[in-house]
Amino acid sequence: MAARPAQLAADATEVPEVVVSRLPQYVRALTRLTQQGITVVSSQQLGDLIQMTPAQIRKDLSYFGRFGKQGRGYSVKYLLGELRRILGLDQEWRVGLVGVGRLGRAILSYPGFAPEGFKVVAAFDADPRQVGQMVAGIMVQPMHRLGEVVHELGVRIAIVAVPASQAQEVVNRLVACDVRAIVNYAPVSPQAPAHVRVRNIDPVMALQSMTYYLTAPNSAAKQSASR
Amino acid sequence: MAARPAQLAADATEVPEVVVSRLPQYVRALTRLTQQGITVVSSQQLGDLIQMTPAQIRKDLSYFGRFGKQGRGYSVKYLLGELRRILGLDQEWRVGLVGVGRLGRAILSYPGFAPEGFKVVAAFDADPRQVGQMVAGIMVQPMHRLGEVVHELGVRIAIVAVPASQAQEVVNRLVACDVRAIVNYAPVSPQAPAHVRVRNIDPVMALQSMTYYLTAPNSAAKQSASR
DNA sequence: GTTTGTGAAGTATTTCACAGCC
DNA sequence: GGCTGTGAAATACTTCACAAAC
Repeated sequence: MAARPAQLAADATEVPEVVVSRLPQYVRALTRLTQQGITVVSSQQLGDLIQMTPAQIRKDLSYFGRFGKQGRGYSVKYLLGELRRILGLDQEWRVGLVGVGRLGRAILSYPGFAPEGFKVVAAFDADPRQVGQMVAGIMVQPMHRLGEVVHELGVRIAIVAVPASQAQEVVNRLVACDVRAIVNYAPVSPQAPAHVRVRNIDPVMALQSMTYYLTAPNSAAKQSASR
Repeated sequence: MAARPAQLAADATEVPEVVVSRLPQYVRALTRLTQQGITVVSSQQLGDLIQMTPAQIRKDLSYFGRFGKQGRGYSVKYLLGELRRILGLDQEWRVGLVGVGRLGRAILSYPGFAPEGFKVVAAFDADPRQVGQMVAGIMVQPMHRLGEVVHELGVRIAIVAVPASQAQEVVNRLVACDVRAIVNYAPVSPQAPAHVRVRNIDPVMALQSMTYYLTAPNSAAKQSASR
């Protein structure tokens, strides 16, 4: 209906969230292809690689522009660069961690964030025994310095690794500090205003949603309750 | 997607996977309500609690039976029991862990699995320096004992916490050992046959799918207030 | 009065299929 | 020959709305 916007389309059509959530998969696959020295890929080949239909990949990409060449496919390097730009991965993101217990320490030591442009630059804990300690090169700060440090260092993303009972309160404080995205490891689904994105990392729920399929096949049979 | 030729004509309506994936959220909310001493809940109240529409909750539950009472709502205790039974959470699941590096050790020490009925009973590592060590009360086994131990202990679920480069090979071996469900922490999406469920725990992808919304003047905050 | 369970209606997402291009 | 980009069709999922039950 509308005329095609010229080149860089900050499009009128809202991109479905499910599409955005798939882009990182494309980024990862394309990164691996780059490492393998593969320079061109078709939607068919990419689909085989990440278990997705070629049509879905083409449709997803079409929300953001036209990146391929008919008869040939996609330049791996070009498409990767475009997707990284679209996702905002062409910049470094400073991340704050709240909670330096066992899990928090494992996260601080995890070498997988930095290469992707996520730099954990601050850590916080409510426990006075943790405060002041150095963990993976970062000094643990007391919670009352949260706003100050977040503002100083330009932190816009936080990782929450505190006990379930603390998670909502920590999220509230992060929201108050203008943090815009939160990865939450606590086994709760904290509430946050719509302008703050929250992703829950929840292995127990992952397990619980799989056991359904491991129980007897007759489990799907409806049955009326009589309580 | 691969069309599954329906051989099981018995079940009239297949339960959508997205519905199954929500059941653990209901379980968690109902568990909390139980702890708070609340005995009856309406779909409206439950929806307020976990940010979901009452209609969706009722529809989801209707795939499995009739658990509520008109005019009154749901018995928290009864519904929780039924959902746990449906998901197969009324039994103990023995879990095997592959990879006892930093992340694997954090997983072994994580106290959140056992209370939900997931008991990590074996750990494996390819590194001879890890083999034989005791971690969280479990002796680390060499990879060549995988099949033997998995069979002996009745392990049907595995957690993979190995480097990305090893993950697919480890998954292949787990599949060969008849493991039926896998939680994968490696930053890859391993392939597995359809009868094996795989869930990926991937904080980097979680971060990458959020930066999209932090980048452009895309502050299109939609989503209406609670109803 | 309240609230469930559920067909029907309404959206959202995926897949098809083919014109257009290499 | 091969492959993309995309409207249209098909499918999947969510929400509505109301009869029945308490």
